[in-house]
Amino acid sequence: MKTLKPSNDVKLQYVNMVPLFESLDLKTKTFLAVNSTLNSFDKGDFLFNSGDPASVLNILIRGGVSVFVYVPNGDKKVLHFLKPPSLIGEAAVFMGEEFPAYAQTIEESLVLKISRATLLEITRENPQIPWKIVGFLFNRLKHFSHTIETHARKSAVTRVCVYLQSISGNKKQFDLPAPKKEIANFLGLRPESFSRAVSVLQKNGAIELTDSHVIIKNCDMLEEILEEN
Amino acid sequence: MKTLKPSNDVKLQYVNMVPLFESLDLKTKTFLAVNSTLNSFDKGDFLFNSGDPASVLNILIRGGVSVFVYVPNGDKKVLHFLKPPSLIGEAAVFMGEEFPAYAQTIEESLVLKISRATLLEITRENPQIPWKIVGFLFNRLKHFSHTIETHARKSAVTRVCVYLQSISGNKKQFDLPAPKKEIANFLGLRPESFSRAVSVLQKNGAIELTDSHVIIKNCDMLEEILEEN
DNA sequence: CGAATGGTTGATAAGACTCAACTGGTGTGG
DNA sequence: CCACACCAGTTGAGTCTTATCAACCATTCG
Repeated sequence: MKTLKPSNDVKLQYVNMVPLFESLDLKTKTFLAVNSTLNSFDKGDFLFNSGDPASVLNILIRGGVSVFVYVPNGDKKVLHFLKPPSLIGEAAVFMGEEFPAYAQTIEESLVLKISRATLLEITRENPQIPWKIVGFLFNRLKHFSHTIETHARKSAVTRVCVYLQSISGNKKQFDLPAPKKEIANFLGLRPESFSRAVSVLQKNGAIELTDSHVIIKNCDMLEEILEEN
Repeated sequence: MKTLKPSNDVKLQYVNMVPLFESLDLKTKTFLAVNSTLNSFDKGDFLFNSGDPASVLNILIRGGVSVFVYVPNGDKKVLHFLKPPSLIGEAAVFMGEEFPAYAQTIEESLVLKISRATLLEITRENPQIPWKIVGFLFNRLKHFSHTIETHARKSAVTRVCVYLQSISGNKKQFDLPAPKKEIANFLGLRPESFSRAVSVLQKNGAIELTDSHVIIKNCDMLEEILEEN
């Protein structure tokens, strides 16, 4: 982690990107900008560990982060991938508890940090903040329930289909948010099985995948697979 | 569903049981009691369907509820079981959105209903309410992440172990919160596989299970299984 | 250049699913 | 009151998918 020293204007620009802060007035946003620090992380750096006191809110400005836990036998289990602009561990920070998971960058990333104290200070005059948090958590909850739904799918091919659909945002082309290995983990598959599932979909002509770039070639075919398996 | 007509005192008693309301003063609690309705549900009744507008908060007072979704191929997937006292679909209600899942009783149940309008009214004078909601959602999030973790476990026996541990609350004896069929679904297993996993644990002498009653006979053995698989 | 890493492919084996039969308990209707 | 159907749960046998182990390729990085 490196701490950068950008002007407050630059930081204000980042603050403006964050949905949590969008309804705040300029004075408050400036206050946040002044009381924030900007850090850059190399790929593989940890933002925090499970069990750390959640005293600082991490806001992902650029890059990508993987959030995961370890199961008792030592295996890592990815819970989700975050892309900017994203709050990371916001519930733990606002509750003043410990982070319940690990956060690690999956690529070079830019992170804005704001202390819990600063957040509580602006919340005092902006009571809409907790409601916004409720909204984010509601979304995350829906996201998790979608993940559980995906895990309920039996076949590897189906899981990959569901996943591609969910991250496509109805676009025909997009990039995978993380290395295939990590995505396989997220989907509860071995890298080998993920690879094989992808190659089945490619041979079908449903998709095309080179490196991290995905092209949906036959949307209907994906839908069919979802309804059958 | 039957609407009961208890006195306001009785309803106040139920309001007093709900953690969300514990910090409120008597006047506010009475207001809630007066503006609530008490309903009884038979086993198998639906509290709400996925897609229903979340205009009323359901609070489980007695009984048990299963929350689930349907995956596109038609299969049902249980997300969690709720036991009293529990808010059901609270995030959707406070956000004024649609319920994102189905809620169905798994036994005869008693439910207190409070309208969104009433809740918003008391929130105006009790700004701690949204923070409490954040707290509940945080817990639910942790619960979901634990579920995802459980699904990551490969073997059926391990999943059952994790599950039994998590609902035991470190007690030696307890009852299953739902029919085995439903629990199997929650664990992402077929009823047959669940049954077999249980019988393995019984033959090991790790547990004893008759009908719905579980006795943990060898706690260390469960721990071992968790660390190995 | 050599090592390490991410990804693919092949062969095998283990585990869960499927289908089927059977039990015991519950509830219904004649 | 009994015969019957029905449902949850268990057990058995066979199949099928995925994990596993291993080899291999391509790329990156020191």
